[in-house]
Amino acid sequence: MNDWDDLRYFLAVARKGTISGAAVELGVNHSTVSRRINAYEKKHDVRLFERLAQGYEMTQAAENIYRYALEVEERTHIVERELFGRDTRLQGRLCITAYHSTVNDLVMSELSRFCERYPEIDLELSVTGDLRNLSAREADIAIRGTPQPPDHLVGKKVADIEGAIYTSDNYQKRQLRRPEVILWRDEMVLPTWVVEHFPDARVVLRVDDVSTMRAAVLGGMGIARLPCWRADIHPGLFRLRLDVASMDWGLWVLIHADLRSTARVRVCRDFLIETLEKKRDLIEGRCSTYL
Amino acid sequence: MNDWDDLRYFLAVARKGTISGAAVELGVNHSTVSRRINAYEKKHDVRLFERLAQGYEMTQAAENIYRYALEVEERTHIVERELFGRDTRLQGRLCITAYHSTVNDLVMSELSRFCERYPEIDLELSVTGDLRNLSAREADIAIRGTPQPPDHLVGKKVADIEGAIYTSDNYQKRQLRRPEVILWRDEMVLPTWVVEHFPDARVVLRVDDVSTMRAAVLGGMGIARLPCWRADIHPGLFRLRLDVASMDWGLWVLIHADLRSTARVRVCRDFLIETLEKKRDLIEGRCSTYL
DNA sequence: ATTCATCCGTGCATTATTGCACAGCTAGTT
DNA sequence: AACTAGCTGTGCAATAATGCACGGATGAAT
Repeated sequence: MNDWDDLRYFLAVARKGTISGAAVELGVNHSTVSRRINAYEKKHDVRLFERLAQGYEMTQAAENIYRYALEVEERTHIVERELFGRDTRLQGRLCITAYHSTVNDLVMSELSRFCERYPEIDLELSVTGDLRNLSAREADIAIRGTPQPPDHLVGKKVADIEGAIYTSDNYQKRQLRRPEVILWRDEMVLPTWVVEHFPDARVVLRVDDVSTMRAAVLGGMGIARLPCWRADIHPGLFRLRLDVASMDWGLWVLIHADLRSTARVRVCRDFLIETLEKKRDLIEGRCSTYL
Repeated sequence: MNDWDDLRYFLAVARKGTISGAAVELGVNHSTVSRRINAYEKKHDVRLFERLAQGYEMTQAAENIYRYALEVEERTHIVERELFGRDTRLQGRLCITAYHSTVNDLVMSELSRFCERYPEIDLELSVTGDLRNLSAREADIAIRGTPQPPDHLVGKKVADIEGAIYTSDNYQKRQLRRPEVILWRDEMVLPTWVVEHFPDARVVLRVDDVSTMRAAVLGGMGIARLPCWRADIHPGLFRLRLDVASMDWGLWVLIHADLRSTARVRVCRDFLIETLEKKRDLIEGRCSTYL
């Protein structure tokens, strides 16, 4: 008993021109599509498609109903979006993805308040650096540093990420005649801040993780440019009073465009925005300790 | 895999307010409806109906999609009508319903030409007096005498049915001093034509079938008002030159509104109209033999 | 309090649908 | 002519959907 779905199968074949193509679009076996179209035609005693070697071609009868099938599809899409985005219950799984440091240092202490407030939300944290798992709906909310998020993610920039040059007690103790710097692995050419402020610097280390970079500075191996909030929350790191060009990066709280009406996603997003906005001074470098 | 049909089940429950009512409308078991709604809600993780003792009540989410579901239904109805009415093949079963005399005396001799012209149409004749079998799609075409056909049947009035008063040789031979008339069983009060033309008449017989009435006149039992075509095709019946009020009845060729695009129904209807229009003079009483 | 009508939910058997695997056809390429 | 890719159709087994029958819940009537 599949009356309206018959039309869905019809539309797929009409659109794709082949049984095989329609099967791919519908996510079923091609034999299923073949049988459904044949049954539909038999039920109405009408020929919808001419069977050609290259596939199926619409008859006049098929062309007459095609636009109505498209209109049906349009409305079922609206229905799907309404249903999908309107889970009003504050319960169920919810996954936040962010760098571990963002999780650990910026929001973890507040997440317990969130869990107390919404005990039926099963919170998950996914520590990763990319946005693919948000796009693929493997996570619901992402906290990211980025100049500009992709279009299919929506959200709010809660702060500008400020960066500065940091040193440590351990480095100062070394009283080096020639400054030693720590760079990113992909910085093969000396970055501007080194050229401008330490033209005779020696590149002592290249790393690919900001916490590694911070640890290296803390250990006295060299000086480095760090995000202020990553540095300022750690005793023993001191900001040097040197001008550095702005990073143009923002800290964003992002969700997938389709989920913005889901209640638990919304309350969690709002909670994270509130939490992070309270730390705006830290993130924007106004809490630095200077040497 | 019933995506669009999920919506169909939703709409039925939303409209009817109960699982049982929706089941009747959909033509399935109530348990099927119950499962389909539950599966639909689970698939979208949304509550569409509050379960009450008296039935199912739409939630806000359900109300949000209800109008889209109605729009889908409207379009699927259009599609159904397009498909159902567009059977372009001149083959298959086709049933004509009419009074036996209409069949036998007016069209039977021509039907053989129809069958020769369309050998793949399986013609059936259903002799009955009412229109219910046409409404119920038990017949495809009806030939009927009626003042006005019901709205769901469409067709053409091929002739006005004229009636007149008839006598016979056998009756004239009786040379009665007092005229004897034959009436319909439900004519308890003398009809106008008797009051006006035979005020001293004796009601000799009441019948409920026009062929019985004609046979009684032929046999000399009395005079009666007969449809002209029923009388004029029979030797031995003579029309009296007496004014009689018009019957206001037409002879109609009728089909169900939904079928008017089906090719074989159309060609048969056209054939019957052509056949009956050729006998318009007979039906409208212009072929009478007068005493 | 009891009875009745109506409604919904579910275990199990039945039926329908679907996928898999295979074969055949056609058009294009070599 | 032979081969290949892409397509469709179908027998059979597996899976999903449905109907039947039953039981429980609720509200109305008595």
